[in-house]
Amino acid sequence: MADVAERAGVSASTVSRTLRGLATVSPEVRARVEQAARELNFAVSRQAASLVTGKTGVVAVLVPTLNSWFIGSAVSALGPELRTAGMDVLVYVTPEMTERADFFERLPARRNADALLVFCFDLTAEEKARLDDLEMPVVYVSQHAEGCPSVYVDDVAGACRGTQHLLNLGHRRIAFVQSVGASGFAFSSNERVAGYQQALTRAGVPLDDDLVVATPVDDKRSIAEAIGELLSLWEPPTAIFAEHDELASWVIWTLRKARVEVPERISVLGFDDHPIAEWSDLSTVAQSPEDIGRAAGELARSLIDDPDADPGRHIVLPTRLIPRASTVPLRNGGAEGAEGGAG
Amino acid sequence: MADVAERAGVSASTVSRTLRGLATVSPEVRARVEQAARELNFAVSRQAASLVTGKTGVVAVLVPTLNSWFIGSAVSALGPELRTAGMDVLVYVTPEMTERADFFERLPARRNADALLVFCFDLTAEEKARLDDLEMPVVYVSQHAEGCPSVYVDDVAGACRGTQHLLNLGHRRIAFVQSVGASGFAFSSNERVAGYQQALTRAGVPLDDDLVVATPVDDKRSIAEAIGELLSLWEPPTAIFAEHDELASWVIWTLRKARVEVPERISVLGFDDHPIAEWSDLSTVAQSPEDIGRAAGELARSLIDDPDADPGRHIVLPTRLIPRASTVPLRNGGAEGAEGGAG
DNA sequence: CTGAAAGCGCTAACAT
DNA sequence: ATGTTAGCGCTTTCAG
Repeated sequence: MADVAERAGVSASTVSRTLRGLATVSPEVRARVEQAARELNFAVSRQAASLVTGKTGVVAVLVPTLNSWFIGSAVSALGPELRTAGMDVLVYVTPEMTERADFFERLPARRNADALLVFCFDLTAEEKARLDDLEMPVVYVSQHAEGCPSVYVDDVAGACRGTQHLLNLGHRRIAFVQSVGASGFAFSSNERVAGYQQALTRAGVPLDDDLVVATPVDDKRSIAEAIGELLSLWEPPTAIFAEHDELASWVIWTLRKARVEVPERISVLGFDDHPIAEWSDLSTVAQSPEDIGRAAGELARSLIDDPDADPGRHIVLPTRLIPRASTVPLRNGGAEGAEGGAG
Repeated sequence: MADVAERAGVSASTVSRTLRGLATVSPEVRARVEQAARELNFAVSRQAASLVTGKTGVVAVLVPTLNSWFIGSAVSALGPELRTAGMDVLVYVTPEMTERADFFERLPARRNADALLVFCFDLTAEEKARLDDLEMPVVYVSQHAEGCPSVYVDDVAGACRGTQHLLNLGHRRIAFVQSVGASGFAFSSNERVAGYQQALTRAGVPLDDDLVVATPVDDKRSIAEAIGELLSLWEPPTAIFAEHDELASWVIWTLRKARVEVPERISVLGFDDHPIAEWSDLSTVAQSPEDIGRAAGELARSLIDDPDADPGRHIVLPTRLIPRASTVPLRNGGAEGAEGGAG
């Protein structure tokens, strides 16, 4: 910076003021400084700046992976959102338990970021406690955290809406396939079941525990078994609501493999509006990870700028039903109908 | 840090030495210091440390988006790889041209990272020049850059291998569907066409420009038109090699919609081994973005640690053919065959 | 093996 | 509107 100052014939303070866009610099000097900075290929050292300002200009993001439609989209939207505020995004990818433990052990974000965004983690109580001690805003994304700022979609309302869609199509035997194991989404998972049950109850359809099955997403065998449970019920379902689109796609795949026509014999509804939903022509309850990412970024910024802001602020985003080809009206009042019956 | 020093009854220097794991600290003192640090929830400020060491402990990553199977996977693998070396990952997401321009205008990575990884960008000459002036290692991922360290798969060999697979199945009229517009992958795109042509030439199959069509991935209409061109040729193809799996999936979707059976009438081969390939039972030429990410991380580290290392080092990763259900032997020597013919 | 002192590059008062 | 000065929190000589 001294070099720039010398070249522009001013003091370091003036260079600093210019480069930070403070108004108290004469246009003529500003021009000289900017020119000199450009010529010297100069960029301010955040490290040094943050040392004195106390602000790092960095928002840390803790994620299990980036290789996920939801997280990838959300973080992608977060970047530009924060960039406009001059902030950078630091990602801590902790796919393994050991890496995650290491993160909490060393808390590297502690003084190296102005805020932390925690994505999709089912945290232990101890981990949660450490985050509470972090002395910086922590925003929870896609999960609740009592008394902590968080951003998530209204899973209950979304699942409720999806279920209502199936009810409106005449279905009464509606199954719910829940995913297990893929840690990090347990919160949404439970909420979605709750929404499903809520819609049924509201419609006066009795709940039937046999209609709710759970399976890991990445195990075709388990998915087949879960579907098998449903197909072997005395009154099998005429519609299946899957916790998310990827699972829904495998459900369809499994059903079709078993020569159960979708949607003629069984309607299938997903949740997320994952790209695969469009590809599979899957009806779904859409959420927007981009909106979530942006909202999380905004929330983080507002908490950084105004530490006195309500720390318990929750941002709940809406969902939208997207009807496609995988959900159709119930025909013949049962599971035996194929093509041909009039609506 | 002064607090920790006081609590442990030592000087700041000793705390620093302890926390950096230098061997020159007596075990007894080390224990005291570590205890004090833990109790005070202390974490070293990278900002302050880097000010004096000149190392930021940060690797910057420039990506168009994270919402991409390839980039998401690669960056996800990169994180843990660098974490073991105590480095953090800073992502610059520049989906829009304006954001990208802003990045190059301000070069925020300049003194705020020890290395820069550039993912999947078709850079202009001017942008390339600015990166050359950056005075830090710049690693190009999934693209060549003359004289610069880069990591990519052998697209030519992969496409060659894929084409050979189709040739081995008896196909001679093999089309190639190239994607256009989705900036950032132009390099691979051209390489793959080259590999396709190379395999054909080697097998003595004459090249036919009519068999190479291009379309944007995200425009079904254009895809349909591209397929239409192929289906209306005097000698239509019996196999289609798509530049990547997502495109291949849409090709299949388009063909099936037009009642052209895949693979009975036309075999389809993809490239990448994107998750959708497994879902679509698509034969494909696999690459591993995780391996690419890890290799890029290693390369970046070696360049940081040893600035005199060969700056023109290229790491070229292999591909593997994964045969699935979308490619079958040619039957009846032409395009009219459906089920039934003996091999 | 440990402590004292100097200074990394920058910003924030204060002074002009 | 611009220059001067004093640290920010750490690491690194250099002494002991």
